[in-house]
This record gives sequence, structure tokens and C-alpha cells, in this order.
Amino acid sequence: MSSPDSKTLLAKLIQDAVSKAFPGSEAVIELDRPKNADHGDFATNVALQLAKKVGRKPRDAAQAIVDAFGSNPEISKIEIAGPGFINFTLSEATRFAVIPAILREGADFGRGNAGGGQKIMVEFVSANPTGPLHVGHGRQAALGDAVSSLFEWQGWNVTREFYYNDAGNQIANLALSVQARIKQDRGEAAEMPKDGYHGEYIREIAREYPAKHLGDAHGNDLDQIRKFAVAYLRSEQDLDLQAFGVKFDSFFLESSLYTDGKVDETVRLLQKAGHTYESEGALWLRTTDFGDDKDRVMRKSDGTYTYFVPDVAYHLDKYRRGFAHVVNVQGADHHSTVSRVRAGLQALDLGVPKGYPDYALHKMVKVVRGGEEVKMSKRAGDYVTVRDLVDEVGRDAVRYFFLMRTMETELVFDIELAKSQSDENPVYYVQYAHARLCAVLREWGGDEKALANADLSLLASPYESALAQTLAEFPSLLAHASSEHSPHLLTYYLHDDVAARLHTYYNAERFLVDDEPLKHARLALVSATRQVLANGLAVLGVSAPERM
RNA sequence: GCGCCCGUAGCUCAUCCGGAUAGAGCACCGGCCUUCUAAGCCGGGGGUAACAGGUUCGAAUCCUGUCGGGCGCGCCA
Repeated sequence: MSSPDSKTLLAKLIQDAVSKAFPGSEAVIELDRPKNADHGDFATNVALQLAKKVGRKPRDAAQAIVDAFGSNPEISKIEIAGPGFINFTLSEATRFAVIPAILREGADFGRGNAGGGQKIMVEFVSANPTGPLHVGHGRQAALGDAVSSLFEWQGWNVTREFYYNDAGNQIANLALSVQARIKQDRGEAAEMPKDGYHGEYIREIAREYPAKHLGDAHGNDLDQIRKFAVAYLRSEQDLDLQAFGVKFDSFFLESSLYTDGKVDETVRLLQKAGHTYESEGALWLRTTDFGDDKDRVMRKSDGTYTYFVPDVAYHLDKYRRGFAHVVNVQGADHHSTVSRVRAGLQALDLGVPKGYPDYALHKMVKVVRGGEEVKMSKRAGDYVTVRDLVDEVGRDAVRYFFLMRTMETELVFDIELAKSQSDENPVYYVQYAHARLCAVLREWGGDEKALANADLSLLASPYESALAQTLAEFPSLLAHASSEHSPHLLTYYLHDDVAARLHTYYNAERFLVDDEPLKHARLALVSATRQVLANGLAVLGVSAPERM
């Protein structure tokens, strides 16, 4: 929309016209932005909706509504088109009004307040500390961070949280794997565990360990090995995230749920709520009462808990920490946990809302080089790490590529394409647009603040009004991308709408003309466009270079 | 077998809480650099939106079924 105000205003004017033309009839006023520029800035289908009810042909009904429409300075043209759409065209002044608004709001242009300062948690990455982060975690890091930013831009108070599964079998396996390597290094016979970790990094940890643990250089203290390996890999993952430019506000350890008694408490609460039963020596929760497709084991017959209990305890804890809104970003291969965690929370009977928590599930990442799938990484052994990608193609390209696709499709990451500094590479196309505008402003050398007073009525080319209109859509686009958890909408907006229109404009008109007032008007548009590109890239976590 | 997701141009994908002629990029063909960054721009060809029904004034979009692909169905996490 050109601005929230003109859309709201228009909706009200239409409502008035409808009640004047067809007293007593009810209609929902829908206002769309037509794809085709010939159809004006806004279009409504009220006449199509009403035609049947009032017994008129759609176009006749539309005419009656148009006749009842009062005049307004913001609207320059009203047309009836197609089967009975009413198209509204904004006046040029209204369309360009966004430019001073952008220059005034600067780095804040596009912010909304849908969140109203409420707390929201985005949990993402949440890798087990059993190895370097893989490309799937990379997609999750890019997504989680971008979704978080989108929320922040809508006025939410966002907490980015990383959950460490540092308890359970996989960690025990990690410790055993490292122990086996330590022993092998000492020339002792030692077998890797059946589902052990075989990556080169296990050998690295095994080599580091003896020097730091003089008392137990033999590798007999499994608990000490486990602690060392987990700490080693956690700091390793931190470095991966740092290289990727993702910062978390909090790290939550699964093990703390046990040490703080929260797992036990959850079990007690579930038992008290009466949805548990014992069978085959195990303790079960009747999650089928809450929409799950089968009941779940809480406590195994060996007395230990399944991952399900800490998961529920963890989410209860989130809820108690005051996060009424939570979005968990996870791989789609975990989709079965959604219904079971929700069911577990319902079974507590503590009033946790039914759809809690919210999930954003994404498909896996396939890495391709020259058409061939890449599966191996030297350090990790059987998978490609985030670090491999960042080191080879750079943070910006990796982030942008991870964000370009909708979550529910598999992402094919083409290393050659991401590395190419050419028109084939969408991230360079957008960054180049930004750098180009910086060059223009640099060449001009004046004070950008003075542009706020430019006489925008001098802007007359179709490129200018198209570009201004696109810029005006930025706030509503961000709001939409935020509520849909869809950063990819922003990548397409920046690439196809802003950058593409800008390049066309750039090739068609010269900005640094001799006519001072016209030059100022054009530079105001240039400055506003640069600002929108910078703000959009900031949301995506991609840099906006001034030179390329 | 059951559950979730996907199927749109030669390729990679947008659009999806119903709207007008289904859009980009790549690839292909033809133009544009003495002018602020050609990493760019303009024009052209290319489609039964897997298929079949249904709802509707109107369906890529919603519903049902079929086919094809992915993922998940453990007292693993």
C-alpha cells in the first residue's frame, strides 16, 4: 500500500459509497494491489460480491458505487474494468509522499508495531553438541535469524534461543567415540561404538584431550571425556555461528532440566493430571487424547526418560518464562514432534494454549557443485558443514541463498552459482544496486538531509512513479513476511521489485543533471531507494556494501 | 499401510487465507557502453500450473480422488 493511511481511507470511502448506493446491504471491502499497472493502485471487488444480492449486473453495480463516491484529493482516477472491478489510481503527490517519509525515518523505515512490545521466542539451530554444524543447521540459522529480525521490525521483543541436547544417548556415544580414539592414539586396542562418530574432528578432540587432562591422559574417565568433548564442540559451534554472523540471546541446556528437577516435576504434573498409565514396565502418556496418533513412552523400562519428557519440560519452562509466543525453527524431518510436544503440554492441564508452540519447519539442503551432489566434508566425514560453505562462498551469499526458497521445498545450494560474481547471482545483483546508488550520492557529494525538501512534483517519468510505489510497499511487505514467517518474500521483493526497477531507471535517466531542483528530486528518490535496500538487507542479515 | 510436505516455462523457483493476460532469474535469439559502476538495461520466442472431478460470477490458489517425488512413523534425539 502507498501508506497505511491511504488504504484505510480508501476502504472507508468505498464503504460509504456502498451504503449510499445500496442502503442496507452488507459487503466486506477488500482492497487489492493489482499486478497490472493499468489497473491502478488499488482495486476492489465489492461490486462482484454485491451484484447477486442487489439483483444488478456487476458492472452496473460498480457504476452505482462509483457514482456515489465522493471526490478526494488522494485519488486521481476511478475506473470500472473487467467483470466489474473498480480500480483506483492515486494522485502523483500521494504516491511520492513516501519519499520524505523514508528520508525522515531512515534505518527505521518499515518498522511496524504488530508485536506491541510482547515477548516472543525464536528457537533455532539447537544442534546436538556432537559435531560441527551441517548445512541444514546453516539454513536454520539464516531462517531463524531472519524470522527473528522480521519480528523485531514488527515491534516484538525477541529472544533467540539455542537448545542444547547435551543429555542422552548421542552424547554418551560421542564420549565413547572420543575415548576409542584416545586409546587408539596410545596404541591400545579400542573399538569404536556401533553408532559412533567417525569424523576427523573426533580425532582432533582425542589429540587435544590428553594435554588438558594430565590426571586422566589414559582416557579412562568417561565422564571427563564427555565434558571435554561437549565443551570443545560447543565452542566450535559458537565459532561457526560467529562466522555466520548469528548471535543468540540465550543457550538452554537439556541437562539443566534434569539437574533443576524440571523433568521430575513434569512427570509428576502429568501423573497428577491423570493422563499416564503403566504398561510393559514403562510409563506412558495418553497423548492420543490430545491429537497425537499414538501414545508415547515417558519413562523407559530401564528407568530413564525418553527425549519426549525433557521436550515437554522445556516448553513448559518457556511458557513459564513468560513467552506466550514461541516459534521453533526445525527441520521437517522432526515434524512428528510437533503434535507430540503440543499433546504433552495439553496433558499438563495447566492452560497452555492449544497451538503452542508454533513451528516453522524447513526441508533439507542439498549441496551441488557443477551439477554433482557434494556429500562429504573432510572434518565431519559424512556431511558438509556450514563452515565449508561460508569459507568458500562467503557469509552474504550463503545467507541469501538459504533465505531465497520457501521453507517447504528442498533447497539445492549450488556452490558455483553462489560463488560467481555475475548477473547469475541474485545476492550480487541486489548488493550491486545498493553500491551503485552509494556511488551516485558519493559523486554528488551533497548533504542527504537537504533532500527531504526536494520538490517531488518534478518527478514525472514512469520509472520514478513505479519505483516510488514499490518503496511504499516495503512496510506492508515486511509485515506480511513477518506474519507468514517467510523471509523469502523479502528476497524476491528486493531483487525483482526494488533492484530491477532501479536498474531500469538507472539506465533510462541520468540523476546528476544540471537542473538543480530536478537533480534534488531524483536524488531524493535515489537516497530513499538506497535506504530501503539497506533496511531490507539488514533484516536478512546480509551486508549492504557501499562499493563493490 | 498411516501422517505431513511437494508437483507451475528446457533448468532453478515466485505467486497460493479465490480475482483481470500465471511472473522472475538462468539458458536461447536480437539490440544498447564518449554520459552517475555494462556485476547493468531494452525487445523476442517458450505454459493444458501432474491428472480427473467438485465448489464459485471467477480456481495455480479451496475440497475430493488418482499418479509421481521427499520426509516421518523406536522404550533414538
